[in-house]
Amino acid sequence: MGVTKTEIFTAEQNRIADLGKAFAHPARVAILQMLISRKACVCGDLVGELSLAQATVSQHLKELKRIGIIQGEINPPRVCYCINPSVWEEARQAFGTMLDSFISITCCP
Amino acid sequence: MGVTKTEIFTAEQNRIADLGKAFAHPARVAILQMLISRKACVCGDLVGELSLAQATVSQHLKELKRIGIIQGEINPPRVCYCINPSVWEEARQAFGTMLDSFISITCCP
DNA sequence: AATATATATCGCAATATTACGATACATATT
DNA sequence: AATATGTATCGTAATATTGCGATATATATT
Repeated sequence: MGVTKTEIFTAEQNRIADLGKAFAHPARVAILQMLISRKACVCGDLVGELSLAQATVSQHLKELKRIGIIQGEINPPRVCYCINPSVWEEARQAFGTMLDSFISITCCP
Repeated sequence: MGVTKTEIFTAEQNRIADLGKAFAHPARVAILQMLISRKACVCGDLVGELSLAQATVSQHLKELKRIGIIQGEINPPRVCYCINPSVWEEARQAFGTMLDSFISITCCP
């Protein structure tokens, strides 16, 4: 039926999948890289550098905010977005642990 | 229009996004964890532990194979799946570099 | 050769994602 | 108060993903 069956997975697996979504679209990767390199940003700056409509960029920012990996201080008409350090650290731990847990023993040539 | 505009992003950003997709669904996270812990596996074993239909599991395996993060030796009626060490290392580098590049300086409270 | 076994693929339905123009909203500026 | 500015949200269209039953495929077993 097309609905992800989150209930059959562990909370950890669902969380990793959600954090993974932050990196699973090139626009979001680009946004995160920009936030990292500039320390702080507003949506407008990002729109100028991404060849995407303002509404589209805003939507990606909303998704990143939902995941929790970025945070924004609403200060209309501007918003200051930046990486959420604790969630970023959570992602670093989660992916680090998972990616480091593989010890290269292949059975398939 | 709903089509991801891959052409406006760098090859690196698109690749990270693709690797991110491997981790962006709990079923694929679960599959990767199983392949890591058992060193080798076949689809049937996975179907038994995931409450998903065989066709669905096969589809997730196909996606992981497309990304390149797993490899399979086709040996009908069985297939031996395992992690692709070089692509896994690529993911480790890519995510490691990106996740380590953030130095915690927040501007937003 | 018929059957059993294990996996892949097809076809479909439901839902999610991506993208964007238009518009709403909230503050600054005049 | 009217206008300008920057961002969010709405509505909509197109495409992608998720899931599964049915079926195809390829070998092993009888």
